[in-house]
Amino acid sequence: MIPLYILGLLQRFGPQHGYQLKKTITEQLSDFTQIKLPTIYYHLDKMEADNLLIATSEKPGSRPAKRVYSVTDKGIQAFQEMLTNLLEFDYRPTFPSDGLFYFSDFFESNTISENLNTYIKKLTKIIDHIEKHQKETLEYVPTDAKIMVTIIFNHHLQHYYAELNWVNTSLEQLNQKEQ
Amino acid sequence: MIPLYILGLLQRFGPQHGYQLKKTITEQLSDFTQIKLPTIYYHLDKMEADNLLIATSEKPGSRPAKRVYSVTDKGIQAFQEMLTNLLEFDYRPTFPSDGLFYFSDFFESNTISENLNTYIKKLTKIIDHIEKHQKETLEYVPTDAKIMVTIIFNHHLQHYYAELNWVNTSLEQLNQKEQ
DNA sequence: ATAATAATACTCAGCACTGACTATATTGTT
DNA sequence: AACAATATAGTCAGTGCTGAGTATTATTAT
Repeated sequence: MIPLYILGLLQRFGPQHGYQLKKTITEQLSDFTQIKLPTIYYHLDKMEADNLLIATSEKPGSRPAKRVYSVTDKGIQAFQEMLTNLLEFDYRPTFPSDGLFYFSDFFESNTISENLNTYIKKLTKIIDHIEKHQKETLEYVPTDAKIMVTIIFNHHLQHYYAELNWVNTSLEQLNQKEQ
Repeated sequence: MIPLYILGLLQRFGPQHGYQLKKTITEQLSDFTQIKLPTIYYHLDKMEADNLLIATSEKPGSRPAKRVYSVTDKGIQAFQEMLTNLLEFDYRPTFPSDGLFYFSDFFESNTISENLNTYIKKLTKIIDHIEKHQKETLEYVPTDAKIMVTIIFNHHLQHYYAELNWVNTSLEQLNQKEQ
């Protein structure tokens, strides 16, 4: 995913260096990806070696030298290819909590119920945050981009709703068992 | 996650070697994790070095030697700790398709709609498979484990339903735009 | 004026994971 | 009996990722 984002953002917002790119990604995509700085540098190096990017070393008066990257023709081509491959995307989630329930016989049972309650609070907080962020984003985004923004936000929201729904029904089932 | 599963399964089903463990995991957890053989060997080696497991090298008459692993006291302790840490589980999904929609202006728009339709078919197939598998599993599982099995299956199903729901509404939105 | 803090820009060692490969044993086929 | 196919059991090199660390410049507090 990261190479796609780097190539796309460099095309959309022009040549940038690593640190700046990290800020752009945080601004634009913080709700949907958690990309770390060293990971960005890793891919910038790799993509430069693969000739998808070229770097111009800028050494302005004061600051430490920075390497500013732009997309090459080969990079544009690779980007298009990545997008095309994405058309066949898949969904196969893995939930760490599966392990918890699968091995719940190694556990006192009401411990789980207690923690599910705090989990519900966490979830509602995140949902609130995303809903707010969606509203804000839709205000400043150009009209023709609104549908895509809505689709992306809805994707995450739908799954958070599903998660919340699942915890609630699971909690009920566990409580019924208790009696 | 993998160390947790290895420690748990070795406790539940007794000492095993790598290949056998892979088969056990496939049988028990194939719908919920996709763990590769080399990954299992990696963790077995590591956990043996950490004294969570001990290996007894079995060299029966014919077959190539196998290393059979059992859980040590330290391993049991580590397992309990992992379970406890799992109580504070989180949910932060990332969807590759986000990139597709985020950069959809680099694309002819009806290409996406077409692919969403085949994606819907893929999803309904998987949902069908999981629902069937759930029924089968609930038949042979002991009564007191039924709730946990239901919870795990529901978790995945809820999210697949959410995914399907999301594609359908997104497709509608894209079609409305087309006109 | 000076020290502390934050921002900028990047490097590196080490971990988790897995595709591709190796090697032997067993079973099935003709 | 000979050969292929499959099952068993594992190794290894290479990729992706990131916590922790380095080094310089800018800002703010005192």
